[in-house]
Amino acid sequence: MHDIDPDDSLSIGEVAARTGVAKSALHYYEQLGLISAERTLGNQRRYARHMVRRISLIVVAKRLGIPLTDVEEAFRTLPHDRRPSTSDWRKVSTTWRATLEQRRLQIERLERELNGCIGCGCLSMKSCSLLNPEDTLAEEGPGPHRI
Amino acid sequence: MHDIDPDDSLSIGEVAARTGVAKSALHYYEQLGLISAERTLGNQRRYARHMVRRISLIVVAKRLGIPLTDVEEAFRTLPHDRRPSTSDWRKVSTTWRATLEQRRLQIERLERELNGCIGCGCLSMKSCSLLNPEDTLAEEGPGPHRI
DNA sequence: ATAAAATCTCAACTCTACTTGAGTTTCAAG
DNA sequence: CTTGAAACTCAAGTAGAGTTGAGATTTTAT
Repeated sequence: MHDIDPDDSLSIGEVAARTGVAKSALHYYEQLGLISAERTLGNQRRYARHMVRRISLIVVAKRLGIPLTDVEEAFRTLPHDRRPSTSDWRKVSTTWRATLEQRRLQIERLERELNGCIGCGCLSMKSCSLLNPEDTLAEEGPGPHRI
Repeated sequence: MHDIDPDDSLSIGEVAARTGVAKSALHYYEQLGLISAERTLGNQRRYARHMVRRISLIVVAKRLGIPLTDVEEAFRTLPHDRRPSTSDWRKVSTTWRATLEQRRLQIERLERELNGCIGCGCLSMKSCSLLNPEDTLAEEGPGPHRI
């Protein structure tokens, strides 16, 4: 066990202030294994600076409606104990970019549908895939299914 | 009170099958006032066909992470008792399109940030607004704040 | 006419993502 | 060295979005 360098570690309050994430949420993320911190002799958390990056990505994920379990999975390759290397982060970012693109394409498709359907005022039960769910089938999961 | 035309109304099971939404969820949406149905003499729900459109939009909203309270607000102008007119729907779709565009722009911004930051491998603490939360301040709400 | 399938209501439970509070301990400044 | 601010743990509570189950009733098909 070595000492915790006060110049290179942040208290939970500092992290909360810098990231805009509540202390209670940081406790929660730690419970889920998304982040971690060293402890002082008096048991208080001291965060390595690179943890701020993880937290920022968690915030980003939240904005996109990505569940924390997915974030946990993306973070799995990142080391908890040392500062992640460039290639560590690159692995994460690759997954992330794919997720983002999927999300964006999905929205763009919906925008097109909305413009062609309700937007035009036709409300055609024949051509509208948005209002005619039978036309927009997904194999499984939520959403319309063939009957 | 008039009879319910069996040719123009759907049982909850039929609606569930056509929309892919569970019966229990339909009950729930009804509780929230998002949808409604007439009742048979024996108290079973019979949905007018146009309710399927509402439900489809609820599904769309869910895919985008839009909370049901927002959907309720968008639906406020729609009549529950009669088939909505073209202009009724157009009002809803205008709101919807704006929401969609906002969502898409937000994602596009994040994609750019991700490409410029983690993607390039620089991980610069100076230029990266994604990993350097202090640079991307929002006045209030979740997200980074000046300290 | 009767049995099977579908619905009904209502309450309770689940899961995610946190927040709040109580009671205690540690840290930092004067 | 003392004291107020900041942290700690652990349990319980909240909100959104449903799901599940029990027991009763209705509808549909034979």
